[in-house]
Amino acid sequence: MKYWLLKSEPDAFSIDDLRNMPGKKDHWDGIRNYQARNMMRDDMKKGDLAFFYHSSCAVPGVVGIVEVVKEAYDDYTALDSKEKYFDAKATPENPRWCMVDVKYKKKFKQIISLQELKQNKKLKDMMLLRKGNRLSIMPVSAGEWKAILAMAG
DNA sequence: GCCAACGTTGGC
DNA sequence: GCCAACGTTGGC
Repeated sequence: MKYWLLKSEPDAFSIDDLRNMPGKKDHWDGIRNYQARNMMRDDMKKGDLAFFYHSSCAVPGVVGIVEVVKEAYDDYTALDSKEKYFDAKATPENPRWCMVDVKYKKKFKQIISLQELKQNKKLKDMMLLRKGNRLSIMPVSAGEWKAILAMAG
């Protein structure tokens, strides 16, 4: 079993939005980066857990936990010109992009802010904290997972 | 809104 | 295959 971190802009889709979905689950669509796609397609398995991270907002940080409940399948939003993440180069034969389904597990009482994450020495090698990192899906080591959970109290 | 750091595109 | 130009992400 692996651990992950999934970024989302809360204005577009927050952890509360996920919790309010039927069955508290939804597809994680809109990944349009090959590195992120490959990790999702090749390494993300049913039962894996992921931190839900709020990005591009007043207080960015980890807000809770979700579980992968369906492994990668075609991201049909790439084929729909009305969709925000429409990709003109995607075809039904080669949709290019994929998505997984995730289910809400828990929301932390308080956000673990990026600022706090940066101050934790155990997380100094974390991919999220590396300069210039923009991946919206990234692996989290077991040690990092544990350290962040400990911060959640 | 600014800007650094990437990723992608396309001409050559 | 190089690389300049452009687009995007995301913290601040």
